[in-house]
Amino acid sequence: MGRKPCCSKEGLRKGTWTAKEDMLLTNYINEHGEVGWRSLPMKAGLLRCGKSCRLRWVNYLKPGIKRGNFTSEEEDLIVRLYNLLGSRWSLIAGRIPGRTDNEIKNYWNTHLLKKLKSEGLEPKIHKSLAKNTRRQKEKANVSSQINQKGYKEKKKRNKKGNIEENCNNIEEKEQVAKKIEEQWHTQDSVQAMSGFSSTSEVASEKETNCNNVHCPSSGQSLEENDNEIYEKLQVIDELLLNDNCLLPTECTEFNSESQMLEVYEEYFQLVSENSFYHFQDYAHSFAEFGQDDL
DNA sequence: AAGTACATCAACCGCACGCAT
DNA sequence: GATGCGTGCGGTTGATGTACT
Repeated sequence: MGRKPCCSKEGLRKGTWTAKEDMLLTNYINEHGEVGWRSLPMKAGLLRCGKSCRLRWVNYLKPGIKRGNFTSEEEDLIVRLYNLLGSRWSLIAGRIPGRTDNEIKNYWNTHLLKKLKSEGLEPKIHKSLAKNTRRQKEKANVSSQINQKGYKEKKKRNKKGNIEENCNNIEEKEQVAKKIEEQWHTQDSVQAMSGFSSTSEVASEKETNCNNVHCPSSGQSLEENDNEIYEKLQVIDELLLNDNCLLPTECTEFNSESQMLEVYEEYFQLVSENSFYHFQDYAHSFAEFGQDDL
């Protein structure tokens, strides 16, 4: 039995959104939150498909979305991440604050690809489609250690906000990254990851934000929160930015490409779920790094 | 000014997955 | 385990803008 369409297409508007539609959607979500996309259009008084509403919100209306040109740091990061992960735009977007998968995808296809080719830098060709990759992963039995039940249990726990298990996994992966941990990266790399442009800016941002930051899910202050996980993430970040590990074939830290991708998928999932803290932690680390360095 | 080609990017579409039943 | 629903993802399309003739 095939899937029903996500919504009846009769009488629904398509194409570019008007300012009035944007306002209706924004007002509704501000009041009720991002819940029930299917029923949202009717409740908000919009003649749009729920998927269309979600896309509009996620890509353009949601607060914190950065518009405008990509910086060279962002470009560099996108290229690195593409080399690692291929067209997993949502994962890549999760690593670049304020940018959406759609925007990055468009930018890649219209600008970066041409730019790289003109510079004689052919990007690594990845097997297209994440869904195929997932199938390949299944075939390769990458997650053979995790049976279906265990996997579901793990997901449930994660959803409840319990990141302890992930943390332990990262800890295991940390052993893999340990060898190159000492190769601390240049300030440029850290800046690219943190989104700040100078040490003083980072320090200032740290001062402004870190003192009174609260966890959206638990309400814990940053000080109370477990910073350990972010230190671990940082180690993986180091690995991520290690030029020697840009291409799985050149990276000796993993036994196989699938193993490497598994580590990164888990990592990105974790980062996406906790991106705000990670961002702050990076600022924190960078400030300390700058101080130690002086 | 008009016509055409090309570039850009917002939005759509189909599929797969997680979850509830 | 089977089924259906809601959601998110990645590939693609097409409307619009811009450059060129």
